[in-house]
Amino acid sequence: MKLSSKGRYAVMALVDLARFNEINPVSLRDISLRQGISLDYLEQIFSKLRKNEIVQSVRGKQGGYILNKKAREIKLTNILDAVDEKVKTVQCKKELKKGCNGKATKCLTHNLWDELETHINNFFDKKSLEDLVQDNLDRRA
Amino acid sequence: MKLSSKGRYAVMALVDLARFNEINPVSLRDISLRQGISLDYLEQIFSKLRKNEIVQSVRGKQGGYILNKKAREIKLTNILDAVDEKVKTVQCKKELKKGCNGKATKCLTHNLWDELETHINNFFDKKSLEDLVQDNLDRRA
DNA sequence: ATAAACCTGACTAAAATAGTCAAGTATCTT
DNA sequence: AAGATACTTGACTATTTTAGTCAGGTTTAT
Ligand code: FES
Ligand code: FES
Repeated sequence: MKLSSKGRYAVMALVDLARFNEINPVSLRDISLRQGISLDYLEQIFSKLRKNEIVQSVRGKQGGYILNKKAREIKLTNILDAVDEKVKTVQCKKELKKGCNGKATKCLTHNLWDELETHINNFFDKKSLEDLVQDNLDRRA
Repeated sequence: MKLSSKGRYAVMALVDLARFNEINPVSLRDISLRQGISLDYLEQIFSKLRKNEIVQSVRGKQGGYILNKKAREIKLTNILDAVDEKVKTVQCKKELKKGCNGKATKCLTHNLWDELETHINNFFDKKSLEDLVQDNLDRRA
């Protein structure tokens, strides 16, 4: 199981953005250069972040993106959810009434993966963008 | 991020096996039928489990596989590790002295994913095969 | 007017996943 | 000894996902 780049980039980009957010809109071009992420790929990612109301866009020259909420209120869960990179341990949803194998009953390990998903989401629910920015300042000092 | 079938199958198969382990070797054919997993795929998986000394094989008629340790001593970590399905949050290993972007310095989020990996591994380190079998008995009751 | 920046949708190469298939070898039962 | 059961190994493949690229827009500050 590997973590995807898309999710990682989304968080990286937002941490970068959050650091300059108070002053001016931040252009994707700048983020691209600072973080070494393809501009075109960033545009895909920010399109989703905007649709999920995590950032706001400012069009035209001197435009860019700004956070749509306070950094403290943006949790990792929200970010990963926005770019469709939430952790999915199982495909067999409750509403389907089917197990992972297509049978009517849940498989022997269903509960385990459900527990795991909860465990991971706890981690993501607690961490905010502000925490991450602060973390970086701390380590630099 | 999606959990792979291979890891899920490995755990399912071992829970199944652990339930009958005390009596006789369990054939992959039986596991395949009970759990609805392709026999050929199971063979790949058990080849790895055997090489990692999690199971022992008994060849010939009436053969099959048995656990190589007590169920209590087999942790989820061991199983997932054996089938190469450990969670990898980052590719940028310490020994490489390179960040995920190929640069010399770690990216803004490196620490975060490291923390996450630890958090997930804690979960896997605690759960044993015995726990899982017991869980299933409990729920059936 | 023009350049900076966002916006959109389609496209694609490469990798990973989830298997299948073929050809064995070992051992038990009869 | 013969046959059946079951493990063993390695190669092969279709599908899906990932990680982008590319081509064309539209908006707004200067
Ligand atoms: S039935 Fe839900 S994971 Fe198998
Ligand atoms: S440098 Fe390790 S995740 Fe980016």
